[in-house]
Amino acid sequence: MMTATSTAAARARTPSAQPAAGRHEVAERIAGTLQLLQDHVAITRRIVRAGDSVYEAGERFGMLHVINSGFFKTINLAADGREQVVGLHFKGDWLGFDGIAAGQYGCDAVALDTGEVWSIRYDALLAACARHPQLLGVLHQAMSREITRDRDSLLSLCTLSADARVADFLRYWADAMAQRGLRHDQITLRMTRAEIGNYLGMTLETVSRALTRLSREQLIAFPERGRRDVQIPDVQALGAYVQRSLAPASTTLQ
Amino acid sequence: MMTATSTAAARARTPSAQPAAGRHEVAERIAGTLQLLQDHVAITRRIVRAGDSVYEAGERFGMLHVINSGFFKTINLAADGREQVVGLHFKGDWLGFDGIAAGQYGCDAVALDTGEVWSIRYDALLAACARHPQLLGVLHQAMSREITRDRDSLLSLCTLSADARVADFLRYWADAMAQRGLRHDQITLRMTRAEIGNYLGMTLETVSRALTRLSREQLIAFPERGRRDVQIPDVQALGAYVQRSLAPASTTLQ
DNA sequence: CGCAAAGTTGAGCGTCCTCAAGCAGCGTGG
DNA sequence: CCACGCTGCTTGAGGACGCTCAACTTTGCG
Repeated sequence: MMTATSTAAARARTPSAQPAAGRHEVAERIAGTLQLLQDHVAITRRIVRAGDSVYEAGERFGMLHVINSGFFKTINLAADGREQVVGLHFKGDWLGFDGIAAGQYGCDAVALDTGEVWSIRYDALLAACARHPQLLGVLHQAMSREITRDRDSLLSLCTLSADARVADFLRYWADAMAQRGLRHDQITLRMTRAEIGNYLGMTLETVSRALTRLSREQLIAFPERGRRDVQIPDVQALGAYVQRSLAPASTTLQ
Repeated sequence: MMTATSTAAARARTPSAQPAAGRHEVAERIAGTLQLLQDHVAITRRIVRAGDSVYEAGERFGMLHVINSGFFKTINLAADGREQVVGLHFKGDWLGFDGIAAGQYGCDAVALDTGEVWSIRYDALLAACARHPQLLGVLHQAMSREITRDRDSLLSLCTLSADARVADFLRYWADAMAQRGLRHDQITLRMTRAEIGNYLGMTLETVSRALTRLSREQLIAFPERGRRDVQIPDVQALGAYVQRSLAPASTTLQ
């Protein structure tokens, strides 16, 4: 199906969903980055609350931002008013790369709950990079990771059914938590169904139905009355569910 | 609709589809970049033919690549064999950013026809950037543009109907040609319907039907027998078509 | 010339969207 | 304190857009 070159699966790269590998590596990388910034660059710390924006589309670019804590979304705006959640961002992620080329930010970066961002003047950062090449490496890796993640989003969006996309979304969030040493057996979705749906390219009703189906299949559970908290007994089972939905019938064949 | 904050249209950033503005700027920027590379970095030139890959997923990262001529696609591979065209690339675009963070490329970069790529060792580039800060600026802008474009793809994918997506795809391609001073009233699609469909998140049949409908509406025409060449009498009309399909009925209301 | 690959078109169907109703949580004010 | 309204969430019924399957045509190449 699709434009498969038949050997695709055989030579596929290391899975982006590597189950538990590299948890500590990520946490350490983030700690190292934050330390590096603290030591060599002038930082402006800022506490944000849910709904606060770090920057907005059209604003003149001058700073990059690093998340020290909290959860953020980036929203792309089209000239005609369409808006699209294009990214979710956690501790250690950078915000604002989209502004470098255009000289102004291309999207809104909004806090999903209370958190702290470190803002760094781009020119000061470049100057610091000149003195500490390690810092430049960190910066480039962050941009590279951003590109990779955006493409993974495209892949999920185009190849997965609505239910699988929701499962993949939960898996992605839980993985991000696990990698950062945060609680990941139970996550609190800080987005409304409408926001999740927007991010995943579906309506809020479809999100709701998908969550209901996933909980019927015991892949997730809602411990509280308010269904914002999602319990994930087994993250790998979510990945398996995604795989299963790719091969509707022929799983055991061959 | 969606999660519109009602003022979205009012404060939307400058349109990503700025009609004809900045054509020469882009061509000049590209010429400047190529000159800069030529002057200060060791370059390996390579001629590629349709189907040749510049790099493949999983390959060890060590080089970045700049397109001197030709057309390229990047294909993302999932561990399970799903594959997805995640980007189209033209003269002046960079290839390989996705490899920086992981140490290995995360996708395939494949030539869509004959072209020339310049390959540059990443470490040598960084060394050159240290001597010529201007080069670093160019590099960052290219990465930033890549991020912006991926997000624009996400936006189109999530908010547009199949027909509008095809129209937007043609508009995007024509714009890219125009910006580079290439012929843009008639473009030659160097991809099969299946590839276009994969890129746009739809089947090849839907692509075919969309093209038929667009030609019925006189927005495009097929000058040759083989329907690979697409004539676009008025690029702006394609943009208008996309807008129209967003507001099914209420265009003149309010 | 003949075969394989690419493309077009049609019919039927399924997934997801639309529209609608009802419920739950929560802050406000009478 | 509870009615009230608001926002967010769930669930159902019906319909549409796009997918699947299939037949046929066209193009390109050995």
